Amino acid sequence: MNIVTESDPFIVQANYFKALAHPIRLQILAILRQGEACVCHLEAILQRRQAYISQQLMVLKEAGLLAERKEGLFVFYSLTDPRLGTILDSSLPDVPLPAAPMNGCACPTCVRDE
Amino acid sequence: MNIVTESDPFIVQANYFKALAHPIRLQILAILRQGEACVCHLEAILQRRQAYISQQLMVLKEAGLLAERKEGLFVFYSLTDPRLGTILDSSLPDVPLPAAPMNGCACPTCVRDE
DNA sequence: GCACTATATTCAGAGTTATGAATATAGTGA
DNA sequence: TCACTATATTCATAACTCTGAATATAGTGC
Repeated sequence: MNIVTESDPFIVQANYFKALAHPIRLQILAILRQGEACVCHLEAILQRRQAYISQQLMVLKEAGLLAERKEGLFVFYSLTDPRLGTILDSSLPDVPLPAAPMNGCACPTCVRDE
Repeated sequence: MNIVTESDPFIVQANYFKALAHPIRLQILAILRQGEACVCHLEAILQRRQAYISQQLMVLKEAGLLAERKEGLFVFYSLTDPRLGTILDSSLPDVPLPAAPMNGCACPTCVRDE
């Protein structure tokens, strides 16, 4: 994505939307709206390789959308900006987003919930 | 931009943000938030060639963001979705967008205002 | 019909981004 | 220290997008 620090607010704003302009990243954000999640959790839900998930998380993090919290081997990601929810809701006029199917994973978050 | 009709809501949503992920298109939208404008008006403000403005307008139109109204040779564009204002405001945390400089043009809108 | 104007479309090259494979890093427990 | 696990980064290439030049379309008035 290569988002360079820019002073033109239109470029800043465009970069923000670039980060949002990807189905997988939107799915990640939809999951994180329900609470923080570790990479392996996202991996299990989205059925993608870990490296791919990690790449997309980096894009979101560089855009300033994510905060991370380390706990041992795990890194939990969460949303930083409460206004993102408004943006995501307003951008999908009618169709509600499907609930993310949880296929089970071994991360502390999921084990705790079982 | 090649936005294909999709049933996956995440792809639909990503395409929506793709349309917004461009500085010139954001400038066009910022201008149109103040009211409808013809192509030549946008051309004068943004100091770009007409073909380029027209291309970007097509992208926004295909994304469903713009309505058009023909009046003789002129085509006036306006925003369709009132929620777009919310999205644009929420996506730029602190910096206010600069007012578009109006350098004068000969379109009916501008001539009328003088 | 013609000339003129406002807008739209096509096309090609440069530049950017997405994707997956491979590899690297870093934390944990023994 | 080593082996293991969770996550991050690098790299190459295919795919896509941007941009500008040229050209096309369509409305107006004569």
